Amino acid sequence: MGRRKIEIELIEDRKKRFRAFSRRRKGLFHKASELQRLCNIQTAIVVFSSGGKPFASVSDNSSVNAVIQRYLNNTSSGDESLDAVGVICETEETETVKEDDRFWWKTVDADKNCSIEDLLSLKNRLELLRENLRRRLNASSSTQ
Amino acid sequence: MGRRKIEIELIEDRKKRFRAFSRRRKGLFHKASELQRLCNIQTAIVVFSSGGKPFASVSDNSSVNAVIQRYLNNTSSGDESLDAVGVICETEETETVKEDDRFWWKTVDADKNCSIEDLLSLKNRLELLRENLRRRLNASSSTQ
DNA sequence: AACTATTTATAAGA
DNA sequence: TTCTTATAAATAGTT
Repeated sequence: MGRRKIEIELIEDRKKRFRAFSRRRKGLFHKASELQRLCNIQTAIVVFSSGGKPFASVSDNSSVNAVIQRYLNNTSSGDESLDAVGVICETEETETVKEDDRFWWKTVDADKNCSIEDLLSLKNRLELLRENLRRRLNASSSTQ
Repeated sequence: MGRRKIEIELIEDRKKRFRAFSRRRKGLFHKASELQRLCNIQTAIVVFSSGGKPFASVSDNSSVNAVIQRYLNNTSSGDESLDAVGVICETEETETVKEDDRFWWKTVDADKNCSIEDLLSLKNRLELLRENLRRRLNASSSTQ
């Protein structure tokens, strides 16, 4: 019957909700990757399952380290291209996040044997973002 | 003439690029807010302009403090609803991020007189996310 | 900012 | 889960 309109409210049915979450997260990542390419920005997304299992889709069109370096080089002040980090935490049970060749997101799963370096880079990014926030917050506080 | 398909590649024209960024970021936020509502998750987005001007759209359907508390209550392990923080950094010149009544995003502008508390909450979220990442990373490292 | 022709995303069903 | 498809939603170019 094709697509139907749904109300934007909690999907009570667990299966439907999980399916919508999976689809829409994928769509969200896709939109972010497009935005990234169109406007020359970089993004990263992390997903924590409520089961405590971390997943991260790190956008990276070169290498994670290169992105980290670029990020490090841009933390003192917004000057050229700034990097982006996005985090989403889901409420459903653990699920598997797989690679999607359509994008250049890089999947990170700390419980598997593939992504310590990537998670480290993500941690670094978050720390740098926190520092940016702190600095800007302090600057703002001092002027109020 | 209506919509045309465009290639997903850097938009060279600055005006077009900035327009696309504005539109698509809005669309991205909207998608995130829908995902949030549909699946009972919380999100926050921050935008740094390359001019060094911080903007943050903090999703919040109750109050920022309530979100902080909820987040604090959920940091020991993923159990119920986890919060989400997303950050996007743009490469364009400073622009204004305005409220959009369609969503429950709360606009934060550290250079204006409205958002120290919100920025603080965002900082706290990022710190907590960092801690989550660190903990999960350590747990993962010890098993490899 | 608003319009609209299209493209893209996606809810159900298979 | 992956594919299909009808339909809703997003959006590029225009005004």
